[in-house]
Amino acid sequence: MDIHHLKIFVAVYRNKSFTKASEEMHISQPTISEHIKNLENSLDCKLFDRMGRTIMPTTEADLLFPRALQLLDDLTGIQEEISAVSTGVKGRLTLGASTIPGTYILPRMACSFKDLYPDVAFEILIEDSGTITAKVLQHELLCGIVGARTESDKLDYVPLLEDELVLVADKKILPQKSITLQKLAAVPFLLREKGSGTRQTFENYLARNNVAVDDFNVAAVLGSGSAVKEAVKEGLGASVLSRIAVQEELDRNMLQEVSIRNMKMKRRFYLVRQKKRTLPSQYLAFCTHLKNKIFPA
Amino acid sequence: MDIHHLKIFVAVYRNKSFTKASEEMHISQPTISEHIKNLENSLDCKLFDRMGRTIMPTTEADLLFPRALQLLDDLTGIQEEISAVSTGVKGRLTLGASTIPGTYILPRMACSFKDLYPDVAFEILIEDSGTITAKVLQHELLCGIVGARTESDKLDYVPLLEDELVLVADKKILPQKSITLQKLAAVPFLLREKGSGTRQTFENYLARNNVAVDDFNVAAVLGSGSAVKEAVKEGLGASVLSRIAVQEELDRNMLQEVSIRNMKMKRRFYLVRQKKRTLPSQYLAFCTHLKNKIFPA
DNA sequence: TCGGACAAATAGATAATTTCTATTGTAGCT
DNA sequence: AGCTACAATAGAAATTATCTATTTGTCCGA
Repeated sequence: MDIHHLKIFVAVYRNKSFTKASEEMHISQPTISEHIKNLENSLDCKLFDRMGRTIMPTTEADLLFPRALQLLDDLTGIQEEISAVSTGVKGRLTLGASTIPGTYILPRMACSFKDLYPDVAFEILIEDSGTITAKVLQHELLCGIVGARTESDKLDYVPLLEDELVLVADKKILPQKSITLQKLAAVPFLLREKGSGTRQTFENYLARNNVAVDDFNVAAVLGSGSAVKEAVKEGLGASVLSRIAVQEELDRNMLQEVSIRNMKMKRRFYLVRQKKRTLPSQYLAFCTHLKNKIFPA
Repeated sequence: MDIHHLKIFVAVYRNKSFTKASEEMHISQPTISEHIKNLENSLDCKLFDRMGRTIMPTTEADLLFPRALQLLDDLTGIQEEISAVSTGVKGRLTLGASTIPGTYILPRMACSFKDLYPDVAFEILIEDSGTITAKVLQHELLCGIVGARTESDKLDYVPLLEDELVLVADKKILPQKSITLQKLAAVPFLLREKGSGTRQTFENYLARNNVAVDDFNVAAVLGSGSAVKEAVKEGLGASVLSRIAVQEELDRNMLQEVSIRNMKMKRRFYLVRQKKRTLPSQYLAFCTHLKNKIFPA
């Protein structure tokens, strides 16, 4: 018993005729006969009494008819639901994000996106870049916004906006406007944990200058940008932080920016997702929205 | 999209693997691939992301899965309901019956049948034999019990119990114990309407003796056996009535039985139904019950 | 990083089924 | 009886389902 049989049964029951049903369905009358016969065999009962010129539905047919209609309705309902999900921009939109984008960028983007598509419910998970990337790899997240690339041929990175790491310190620690990398190594220094995009960007820059983080005078390793920022304010040490995250403190002279000679630590945020996973429509729409906002045409 | 596709989809979704699904369903892996591809085309969406060694269901697949399960469940539910109706003796049992069987025979039969099959609800429609037969022909009734045969090659008659028509009258009208048909023609006579089995049986007997009902002294035509019986008691005329219907009055001498010389008006009741119509199980069971009660083995 | 193992896709062949046309059989009507 | 309407049947053609063998892509361990 399958859908086609049921459709033919319904047409026969409605028309009370094999021939009329065959015309309605644009198939030949023997095909109808054959299908009804198969349906009768598979249900192990007669569905129509053939009485020469007319046919009469049996009790079984009377029972089957409304149920078959319901089933066919359900089926088209499913098809409509799926096509709605495929095309309609709505539903839950879960994004992973590291601190900077999650705190300073995504909320604005989510807000303007919701003006366009009110039926989308955002969920933003803030973790460090490494954790976000791991969750994308394990399919716990469909996409994330991170500040560090963990190379993998499974992952696809789309560059988003640029940021810069700036060396900040209290005047008591670093009174000067500029310093060399070599001298900085002696200064008490605060680091983010491993996995942090900020730390990785920093380490990359160090490596390019043949310095390792182990050469530094590490005063503390802290688990968030905010913690580092507060510790720097307290004069515990110097550190590098995202310009976006410390812009306000710099403007108010609560922190001191010190340039490192011959070094500009640019970093970029990326949208990360698995190459082979298809994104639901609301994710695709949000990615487009992100690009439009960051690189307006 | 048809049932087989959905079954395969469910197996793939459950196993999260085309190969495991193919083993579970005892078909080859390429067949699974083909079917999923077809389903994806017909729904116009991807259902699984193929990522080399593993597959991941898409949003559409997550949506489809519970609905597909429900649909398959509904389908087996329908099959079970139909098989229950085909085999289980229950439901409404509508019978047409003429006066004598409807009044004096069927109620007893229905009662003993309900002891065997309590889930059957009787509905007994009492009309004269002609009307019952017409309703069987027009499919308004599946079967009836009648006292006269209207020959038709569409109809199937099963003989049930025998009855006898007896001439009854008040002593004022017919004081004697016996009378000839010729003399009876002069006596005021009461008739049932056309279509009545009693009247038809009587007319058949008359015809066999080369007498027509028009030769009679018809005092009145009445619409029911009870009306005739009461009119006979009042002395309005003589009539022929079913022995079963007048047995009590004869025993109490409220009516007088008069034999017609050389005439025994036997009549038989029949179960009538259309040859080509299949009877639901409760009807078949009741027919068997009737035969067992009337002709016990 | 190079095979080996595993999983899905593809190709090509074959089996099964659907569907068709043409015909037969049966009932109903004149 | 003969005509008409309708379903069943037969046989052929088209379509679809399924198979085996192979290819492609990914993962994993040496």
